[in-house]
Amino acid sequence: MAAKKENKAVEKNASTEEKIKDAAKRVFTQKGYAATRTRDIAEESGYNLSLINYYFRSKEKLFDIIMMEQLQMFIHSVTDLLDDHNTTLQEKITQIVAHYIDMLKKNPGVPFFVMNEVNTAPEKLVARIKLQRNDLYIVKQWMEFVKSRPQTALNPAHIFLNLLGMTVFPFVAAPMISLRLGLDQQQFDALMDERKKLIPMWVAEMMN
Amino acid sequence: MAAKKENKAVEKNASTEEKIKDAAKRVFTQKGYAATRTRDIAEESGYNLSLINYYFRSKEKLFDIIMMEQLQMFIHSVTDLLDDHNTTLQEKITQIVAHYIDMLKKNPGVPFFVMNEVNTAPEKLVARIKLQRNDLYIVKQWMEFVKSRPQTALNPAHIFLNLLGMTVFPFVAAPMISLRLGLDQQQFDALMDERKKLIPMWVAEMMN
DNA sequence: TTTTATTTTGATCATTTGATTGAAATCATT
DNA sequence: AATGATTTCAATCAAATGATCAAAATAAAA
Repeated sequence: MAAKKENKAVEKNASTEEKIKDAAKRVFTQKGYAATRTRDIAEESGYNLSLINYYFRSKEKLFDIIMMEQLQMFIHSVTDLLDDHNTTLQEKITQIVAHYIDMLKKNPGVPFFVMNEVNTAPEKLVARIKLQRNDLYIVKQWMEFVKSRPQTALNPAHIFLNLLGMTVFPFVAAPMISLRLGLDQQQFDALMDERKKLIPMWVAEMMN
Repeated sequence: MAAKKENKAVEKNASTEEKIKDAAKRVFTQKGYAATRTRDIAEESGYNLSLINYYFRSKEKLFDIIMMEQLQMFIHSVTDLLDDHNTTLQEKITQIVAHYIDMLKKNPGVPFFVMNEVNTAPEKLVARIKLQRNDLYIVKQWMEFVKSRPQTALNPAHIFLNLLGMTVFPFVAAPMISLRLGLDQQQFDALMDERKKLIPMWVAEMMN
């Protein structure tokens, strides 16, 4: 009976359920799982506390759903770029950086959110991440690139870490960075936009 | 009376107080403030729950102390490097990277810990960070460097972000990274050691 | 040893928090 | 309008949690 209700709710009245989910996303990403109170979500959504359990059974289930959706969206969109047969390696790097920066400008809380859970409950993510495809076109391109220049024996892990580090880290550390450099939101975003061009350039240099 | 007790405790019996603090550091850095239960700390320390309040008055006070110490250590050690009058700009960069990587290998939980609080309670950090000196010798060196090559008009913020991003991010994302790249602890540390040489090299290239 | 101060503990309190429940309100169907 | 299903809410529960307190254990001082 509960399951029946739940299913129907998902189909028929997506509105309030979606509102709760959105509210939860905001609160979770801002405060993390542990610091979030179901009452915070209720208040943020404008609905009664009971409704979050009515629609999602528990705080944890609600969280899992949001987490999964975020991750799904994240991975899926990037996977498309990485598997594109019509772009070069360099173009892919450029696109990834731009894609990440645009995404992070809209959802600056995401990296912290993900990292938080990676730290506190790694098991959950482990399973999901392992599911990722390992035959993306970029892998083939990378291997060809390495073969074409055997003199540079750089571990691709370094490039991977640098790309992500230079792109994602500024957002992770944004509050401290902005403070230290004396930047407001707009200036920070502008700086990140500059990096869309710069990071691919730097990475290219590293690969030479 | 409470204050008297407290003070004496600090001086006379540093042992159990220190043990509790160490236990708290472990638990806090691993689970974050919100997810940490005072009972976890008690158990981890091997002492009774009441003792954590006896010595530190409250969970929050205990946390603040630990946080402040971590940050103090972090900032102080780096400040010394940055203010050294006997090293070049390049040497400073090399030292900073090595210093950070060594420190992070020992305390991989620190960045997450700091970031967690930056996200949830920025006000607390704001005050402390503002206290940092702004007249370090490296600032002078940097300005001279910029003046010596006016053609490269690169915002130093980018270098700063890259340096930290490439150095710190791998540790922040370590669980995911290790998983994705299929590395165990030792391999990860070895990779980070490689980066001690590589990152200064890459940064130097960027500055050219 | 006796007395006093300090440290440690077990029991307990008050609040917070996730979850449930039964009734009210709203909506859909006839 | 009447009936039944669905959605929403106020009230409440049970467990968890930070904190307190008085008593016991231990150490220090006399």
